[in-house]
Amino acid sequence: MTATTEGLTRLERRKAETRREIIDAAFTCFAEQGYHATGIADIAARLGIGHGTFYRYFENKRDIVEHVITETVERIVDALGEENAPEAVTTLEGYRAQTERIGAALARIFSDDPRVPQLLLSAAGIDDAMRERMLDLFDTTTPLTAAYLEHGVRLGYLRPDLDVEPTAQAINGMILGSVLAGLRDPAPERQARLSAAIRAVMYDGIAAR
Amino acid sequence: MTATTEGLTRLERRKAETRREIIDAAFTCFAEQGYHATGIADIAARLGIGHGTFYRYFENKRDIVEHVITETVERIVDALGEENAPEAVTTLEGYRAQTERIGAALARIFSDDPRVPQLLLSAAGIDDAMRERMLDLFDTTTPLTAAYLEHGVRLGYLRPDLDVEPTAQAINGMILGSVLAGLRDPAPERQARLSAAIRAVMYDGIAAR
Amino acid sequence: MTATTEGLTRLERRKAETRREIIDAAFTCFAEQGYHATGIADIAARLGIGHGTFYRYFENKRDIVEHVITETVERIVDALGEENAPEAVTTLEGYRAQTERIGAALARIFSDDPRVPQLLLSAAGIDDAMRERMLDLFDTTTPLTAAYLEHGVRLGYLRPDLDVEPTAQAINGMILGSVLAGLRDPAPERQARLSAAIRAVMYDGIAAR
Amino acid sequence: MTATTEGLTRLERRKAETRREIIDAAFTCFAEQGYHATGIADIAARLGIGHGTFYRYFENKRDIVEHVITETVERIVDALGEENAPEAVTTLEGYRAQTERIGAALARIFSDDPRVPQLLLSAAGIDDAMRERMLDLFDTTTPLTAAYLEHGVRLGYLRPDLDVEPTAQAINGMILGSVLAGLRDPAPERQARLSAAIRAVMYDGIAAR
DNA sequence: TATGAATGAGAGTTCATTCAT
DNA sequence: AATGAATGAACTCTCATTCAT
Repeated sequence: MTATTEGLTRLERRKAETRREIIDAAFTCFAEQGYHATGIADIAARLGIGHGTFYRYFENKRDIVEHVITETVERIVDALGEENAPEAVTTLEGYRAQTERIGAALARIFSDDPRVPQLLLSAAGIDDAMRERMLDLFDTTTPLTAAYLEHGVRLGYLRPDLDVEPTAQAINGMILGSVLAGLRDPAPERQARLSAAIRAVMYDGIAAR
Repeated sequence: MTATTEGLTRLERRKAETRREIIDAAFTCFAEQGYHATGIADIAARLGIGHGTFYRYFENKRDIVEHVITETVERIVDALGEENAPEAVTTLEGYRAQTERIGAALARIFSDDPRVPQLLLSAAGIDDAMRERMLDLFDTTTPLTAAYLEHGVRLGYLRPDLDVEPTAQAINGMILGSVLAGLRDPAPERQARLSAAIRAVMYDGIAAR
Repeated sequence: MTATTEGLTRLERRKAETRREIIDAAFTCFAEQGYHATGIADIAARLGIGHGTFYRYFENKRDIVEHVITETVERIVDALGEENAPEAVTTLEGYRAQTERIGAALARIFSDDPRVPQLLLSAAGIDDAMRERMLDLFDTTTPLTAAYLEHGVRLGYLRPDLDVEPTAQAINGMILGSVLAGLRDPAPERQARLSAAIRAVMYDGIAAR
Repeated sequence: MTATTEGLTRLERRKAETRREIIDAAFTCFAEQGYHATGIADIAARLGIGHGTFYRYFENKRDIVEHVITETVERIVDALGEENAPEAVTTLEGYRAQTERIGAALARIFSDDPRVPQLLLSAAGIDDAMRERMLDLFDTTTPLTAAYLEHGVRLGYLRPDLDVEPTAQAINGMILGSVLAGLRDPAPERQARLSAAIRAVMYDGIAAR
């Protein structure tokens, strides 16, 4: 982090800071009112800067939303990445714990700042390209989860007959569902129950033994 | 169906037909270009009617999208409703078959007409009210699935310790995920594998025995 | 009146009647909501006829308002004409009585049906041509009043030094003022006082003797 | 006047100036073509500005006409106010002179700029609210004139039996009539004759002595 | 003849973007 | 570098008028 601010003139630092603030303000506006209902003037007003200034930092409205989305996605991916180490897990117990940590990390991101899921939810309505990007994002998570499953199958603590990729998609679908559910009922206790249910389904299924 | 066209004058039938056509054209436009990128003129042009004519059938732009979404949702709910009879299922095998049928019905709706998932995906970006409606829609499916689970627990072919409601949400999340996945890769074979994976996770979980 | 309906086929009578009804409905609409706020559909709806039918009786919106105004003006002029006979008056007393009768006739027209002054008041805002017509109407009344004055001067019961035409305009201005005042406070007693005041000013002026 | 431009930046002065110009352009357009026939584009085109610019200065079309009317009325009231001092008059001769001055002031306003009476004449056709405002305006002048009469009666140079308020309305009616007459024939000589006739009627009436 | 479905010119209004200050 | 005044493309919506039924 410090690396990015080192070796910069004060002016450059100031510029970078304003850029930051604009992205943050835009993030809030887009999440709260949606992309189309947000005007450049709204973003500028929130910061107390002239709306002409906006265009010194970003090409146009599409440009800023691109940055906002990208940053948000990165924040999520980063958070997941911290817990992400398929190789480190060697037992079902370990995997279960890992899943729990990942779930907790996601819950933190989405529940702590409800603007995140709100933004992502409405992002698909911005335009065709963004709709595609949101689908990409969901797609991107498949190999991530698949890697875990693959590893588990190889080590023998997951079913040998798992159809890894589709299974990964199914699991990610449950996570997506929990994010949406969290938007309507963000109570942590509720989230915890949902998280537990997901893990129960994952490991043991719903069928009576 | 015939009931709705009986006892109508030719003019009334023509009007109803035009209404239908407008909804269909709007449906296509909204799905293809998104709500905000679609102008009333686009919808009218697609039908070869004057754009003033549009306003003889619908109040305004918001009105038409409301109708389009409502119809689409109804179509889905109807399709699910046909397969929907928790009481009729008495064994795990029966439930498994039922799930398969529901999955197939959904796949048909979403794969046959990719505009359906495209529309729903972008709908959340229309405005706050529609975002809420889309979340409601997802919420609405929870008790539907929960009813099945409840029934299964009562009859003993599902785990007695199931936390029914969150589990229903988790399962619906997998379905949602499969819909999204279908948008990127609508190949029926791919869909079938995903559907199978969902059922595998559902019934047996992923853990090795 | 009967003359106009004699010798007509039943169809022609029916047409004339519908024409009448349309003019009446338009009159009411224009007076109540103003010309621009009134749609052809409003007029047709008030009569319970299709708005296409309107165009079988009148060229266009401008045409109908023309007829409405013309009729209204005629009604006023007719009412005044009945009392109008400068030659019949030979004394100041007679003139005074005459003036009183004219005032009463005007009061009847404007107070009995407040739509009349309302219509005329807003008519000037219809377009340039109508503005001109309204001014014409006011102008038209000048020679009418002037004829009386002329007569009175000739017969010696009015001041010999009267500048007849401007004086006629001044008197008509008072009448106009009383019409406007009647719109705000249509109480008959109020109208009577105003009418009396006009006559008092007219005959004796306001200066103490 | 200078007070309003002092202490302003050059930009603020420029803005105020543009505002002024828009009001003036709108004033001309409304007077010449009428409110409904005038488009925002007409006003903007007359100034050579983009029609979007208009909306930086005024809320909407209704807003500008409100300002135009208000300003015009204020200009008239101000002009009258300068001559307005009932207390200062103590004799019939003084009153007569005063009336002459007021008449001259009005004539100046209405004849110098024929757009003024044209605007006011058509204003009543804008909508219900404006119709009411125009009637209010006429009403407002009654107590003004009445104050003079009252004063004159008290001091004895006006008839003791004057019914003050209705008489004031009658007099104002004559003034209104002269304004309308001036629209058709704005020749100053004509106006002067009318003005003289009004005063003649006012003070001495039309009856021969 | 009566109807009202269809039409499109045209209006008001918004707002992303530019650019002179 | 920051500003916000200016701009006009673009959009939604209205309604007088036409014309096929």
